[in-house]
Amino acid sequence: MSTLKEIAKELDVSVSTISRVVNNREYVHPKTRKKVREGIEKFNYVPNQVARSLKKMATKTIGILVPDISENFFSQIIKGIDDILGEHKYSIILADSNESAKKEEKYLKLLYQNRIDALVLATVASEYSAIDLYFENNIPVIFIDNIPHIERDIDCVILNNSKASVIAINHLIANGNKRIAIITGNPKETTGLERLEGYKKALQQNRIPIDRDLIKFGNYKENTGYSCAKELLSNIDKHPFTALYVGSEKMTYGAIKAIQEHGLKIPEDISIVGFDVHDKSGLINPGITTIRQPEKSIGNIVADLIVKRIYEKKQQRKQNKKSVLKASVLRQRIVLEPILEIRDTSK
Amino acid sequence: MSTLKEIAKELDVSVSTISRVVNNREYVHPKTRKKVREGIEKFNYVPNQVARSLKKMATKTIGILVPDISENFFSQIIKGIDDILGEHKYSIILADSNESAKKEEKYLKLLYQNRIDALVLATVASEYSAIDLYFENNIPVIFIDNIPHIERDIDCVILNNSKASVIAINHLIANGNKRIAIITGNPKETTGLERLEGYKKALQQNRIPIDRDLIKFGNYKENTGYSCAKELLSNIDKHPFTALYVGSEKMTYGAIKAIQEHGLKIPEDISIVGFDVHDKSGLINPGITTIRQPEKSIGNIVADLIVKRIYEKKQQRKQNKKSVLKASVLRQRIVLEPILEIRDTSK
DNA sequence: GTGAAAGCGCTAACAC
DNA sequence: GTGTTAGCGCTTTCAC
Repeated sequence: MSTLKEIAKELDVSVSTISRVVNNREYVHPKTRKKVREGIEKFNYVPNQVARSLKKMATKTIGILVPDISENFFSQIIKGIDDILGEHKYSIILADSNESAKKEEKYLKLLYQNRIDALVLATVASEYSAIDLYFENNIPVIFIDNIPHIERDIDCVILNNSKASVIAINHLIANGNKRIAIITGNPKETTGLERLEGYKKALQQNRIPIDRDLIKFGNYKENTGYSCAKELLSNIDKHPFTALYVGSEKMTYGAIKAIQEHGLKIPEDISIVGFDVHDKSGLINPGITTIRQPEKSIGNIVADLIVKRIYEKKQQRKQNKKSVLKASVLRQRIVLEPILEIRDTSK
Repeated sequence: MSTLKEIAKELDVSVSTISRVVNNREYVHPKTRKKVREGIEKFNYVPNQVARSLKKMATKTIGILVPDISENFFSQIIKGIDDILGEHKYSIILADSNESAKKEEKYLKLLYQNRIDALVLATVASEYSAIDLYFENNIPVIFIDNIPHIERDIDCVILNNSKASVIAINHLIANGNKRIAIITGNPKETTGLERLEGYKKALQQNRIPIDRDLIKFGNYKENTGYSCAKELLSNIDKHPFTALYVGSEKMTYGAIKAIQEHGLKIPEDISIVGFDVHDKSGLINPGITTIRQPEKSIGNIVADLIVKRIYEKKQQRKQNKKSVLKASVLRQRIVLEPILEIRDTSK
């Protein structure tokens, strides 16, 4: 394991000269530069990022904390982030909260301890404390998917959830459906709430009365999609419906199973529009009509925003040194457009 | 942002005392300990891992480098690793090589620069150079999935790929199939080669002649599964087969599509056994019989092995200080048992 | 039981 | 164009 000091001694130059070469700084004689380059090659020198980080008060590392990396939605976003940040030589520290607010809290602290330069967070918590560490210490946080209920300006890159529902419901209405049920997420989370609001809005715009008995709340997992659909089906005589809009991938699968078990045909008896359904196999039959999010774009946009925020912070530090007033930073709420993928389950 | 020094000044004790409290060392007066604890709380002190890492020459960080985190196989392994290493307060630096040897090389260097304590690698490369950095500097590397062709003792946690094939083929034979085709991966990679060898072995044990025209090589992606199956089908008159064994999830999907397009029924005309097929939806019909790997266990075992290797290294360092001979470390090759999940595509 | 101080590997300000 | 050195925040040895 070689260090600057060792190489300096070996080549009979100072550490600062080598540092200059390594970091491509000017003011190094071409001859010296060449000699140093060869030395670095020879001794297989790789700079120690830990030492650099300590000195520069920046780690070239960002944290990503999501509820479940095995969900396609999140893994695609991570790939989108990695694509761009990898180019900038940033590393990603990944943490999986496993849908647990407690674990989220734990990882928030661990990531802070690692002094990440920025955090990307898909939160599952409803109360917040560890996140304050980031705000207090001016570490950029970008929220994705779900945004927290805190009175504070935040950066986020999210879907226009309300519009997603409007598109889904209008599609169903255009195909002749008038009685449309919904299974959405917890309305305490922004995703669940906004998707419900879009549903109501679309119905109202089409002068279709809202039937409270056609609205069910699940927790994004398959079993609640199944049980909510069961409930709807058990009341189908009193509260009939010909279409069902489901607010997550797993709940969609659960709902489809419930409908099939109930002996109804999709889409002949019930049309379905799902959310975030990724059929990697392309073999699910009938193909599921679904709202999709542009995950790769989300990731890319998040990464660009991170780069921007970190750059601003650097500028700010320089300014502070010259004791100029701190520029106030405008947080951004970036809202992306949903995509409707029409397949066989809607007519 | 508070540091030991600042808190020390504030509480009128020395930095070493605070360090002792933070790290739960002995020899601190209970009264002092209490005072310091309160100060830490009050100032929201969180130790700086970067400084710690520099001092301790260990970062409490491990690298995971895989070809594609959006593949269920890898994301489940990562979760399995995280489950255990999170408990040990290790953080995971994740990198996605996107199936590119060049990117793998780049990330190998970036991870080394971060001075990770250990590396988990699912390699896609056939030539190696950056990995030597790890061996030369005695950084534990655990290989998963695919193992490299290097003459060196390595740690790895892999599937018994040959046995997986034997199980798959025996299952097909037991169901009356005698003419069995295979689409496997690149035989230059251990996974592709071993799966092929198991196939041949099972046929020989059952006294079924090997027909070279029933053996095709893909690259794990869907389109090669499709095209290999097409080739097999175009020769089905001269080289008939009633069953097909496919060596990856995506190739399985491709092959099924080719067979369906050809107008043949699964399993009536052709039985299928796939590999690593994860049907999260549970809606693929007919359900695909497949070989599965115990991903969570792989992750857990990898994590345990990492903890062990890092511990040994620490011991070794202590020993070296007392100038005792370095104990040679035995590398481990841990081979796990495949699982056969029987569904509808095989009979 | 507590404090002072060296030093981990690097960058950057300053001196020459 | 190059070298010297302070110091980033921490742990740990040694002295008291």
